[in-house]
Amino acid sequence: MERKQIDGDRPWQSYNTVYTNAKAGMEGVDKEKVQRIVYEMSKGSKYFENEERKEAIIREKIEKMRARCMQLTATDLSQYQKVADKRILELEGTRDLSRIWLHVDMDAFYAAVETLSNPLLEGKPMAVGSMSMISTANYEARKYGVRAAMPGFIARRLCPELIFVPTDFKKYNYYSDLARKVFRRYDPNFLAASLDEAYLDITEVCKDRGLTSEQIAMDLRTSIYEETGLTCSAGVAANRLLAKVCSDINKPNGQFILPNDRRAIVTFVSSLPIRKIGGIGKVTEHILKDGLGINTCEEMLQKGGHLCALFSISSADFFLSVGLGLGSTDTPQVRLRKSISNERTFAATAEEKLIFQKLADLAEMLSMDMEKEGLSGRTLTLKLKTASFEVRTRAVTLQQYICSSSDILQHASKLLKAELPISLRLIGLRISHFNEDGAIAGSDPAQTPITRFITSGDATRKNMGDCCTSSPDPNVHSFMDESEIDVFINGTETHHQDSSHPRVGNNLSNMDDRNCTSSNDVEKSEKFKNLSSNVSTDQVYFQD
DNA sequence: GGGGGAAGGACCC
DNA sequence: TTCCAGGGTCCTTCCCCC
Repeated sequence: MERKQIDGDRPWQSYNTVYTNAKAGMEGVDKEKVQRIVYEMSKGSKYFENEERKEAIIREKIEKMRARCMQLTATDLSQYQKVADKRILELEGTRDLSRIWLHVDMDAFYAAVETLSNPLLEGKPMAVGSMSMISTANYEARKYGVRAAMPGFIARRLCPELIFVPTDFKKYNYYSDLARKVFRRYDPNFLAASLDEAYLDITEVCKDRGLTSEQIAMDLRTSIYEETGLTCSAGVAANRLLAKVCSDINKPNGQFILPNDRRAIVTFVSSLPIRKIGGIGKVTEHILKDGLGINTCEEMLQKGGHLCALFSISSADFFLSVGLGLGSTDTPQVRLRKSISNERTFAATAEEKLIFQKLADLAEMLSMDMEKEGLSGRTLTLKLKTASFEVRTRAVTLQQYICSSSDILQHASKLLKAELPISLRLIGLRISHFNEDGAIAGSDPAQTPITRFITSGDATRKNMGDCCTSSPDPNVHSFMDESEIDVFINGTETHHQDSSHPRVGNNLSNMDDRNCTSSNDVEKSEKFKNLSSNVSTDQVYFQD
């Protein structure tokens, strides 16, 4: 195999898992040693084989992209460059330097909370989670390469003295509430991104108190520490995307202020590795690096012509926006959640009786959650993960809205029977297409409330390249794109960005809004907090 | 050609 | 010894129907 030759005697170097990239607190880690151990413990497993399969698919995509690049003539490229230049000018015209955003991120939140309640953990390497998966690790553990989203058994190999503490969401919610009370004093409409993260528009509070953003950030962090006993890090910038990047710079217990100045922003962004940007994950990084040689945000602009040639409008727009250091500056509007789901992993089995029992349990759990939220929906999606880690989804859209466990189980069973025989390690159920009127289950969806039609979205999505002679291969950009920001966390409605923004309605640049919940919604969520299964002890969030 | 549904995937915490 | 989560969002492609 050609790949084996490339890898030589260090095959682990090409096994890139989600936890081999640098994170706060992992600067001094012997990366090669961690990579080797992770590789050796994973090698030969079903999980590993599946990762290799996925990796091969991405490599193939990259090869196709390269081939497509080679086919571009000088004329094509010149045309695409003009498209990019025009778009860059338009995007630059949308730059808004009038707002000051602060992103606050609690340091190793779950681990810090556990240490507060058990001071004996102080100074010892510790991870919150289980032997199968950990959700966060304290900074002592990170020195060994242990981090969120890593299986516990690998973490223990990296750090044999690692202490495991089970998750306790009651505790995390309690401390999250304390922190949010502080946030509210600086921005009553702050956006909660998760239990331990929030975005605050501090423009007004800076004016009112006659303080700089740096002083406000310091003041807020001091208040958080005084009222919770926990440290946090903050980033301040002209938009949320940059504020999020900034909060990571001096983590833990630090802050970084990027002035609301175009030149400062462009300089800051120019050398920034693309992976630092929210919305650019492992796959996109791989594709941009290996497909186009893009490593930094600045190179997004330099390769603008290529980006416009190879990606959808919304993706290209996002990449160019990143290159310019643009991001959302508005406070998004409220939107409702779109789906509700439950899934469970178990020891792989092909025993049908067992599988159907698990399905029944899930249907029961989902129905209870829906009842608590007063939801009914008409699209049921069954998610299966086979013993070899292959994920399948099977969906059905019904004539009637359902919410009872018997209805859910009846339709889910039909979907599952069609897949038998099968060996599974996970089953999940999701309900979407909610009855927005709150009408009772069983009502006729043909009487759709008008609100259903008041949604944004760019239905006429086309490639920027459509204006050019060589139309891009649609397969090449199938892996990208993100868009509106409506997310639901812990039973709370969320916000989305107004698509009247000069940028295309749907694009990746809204990434920094992902998972945001307004503080008003937070109050509503408190009512559900102890009821919702979303905060059950089974739930795991990763943090860094 | 547009809309809706189904399936698969990327990404976030 | 244990052997890789769970709850969300949105995008793209494909297919069918009108």
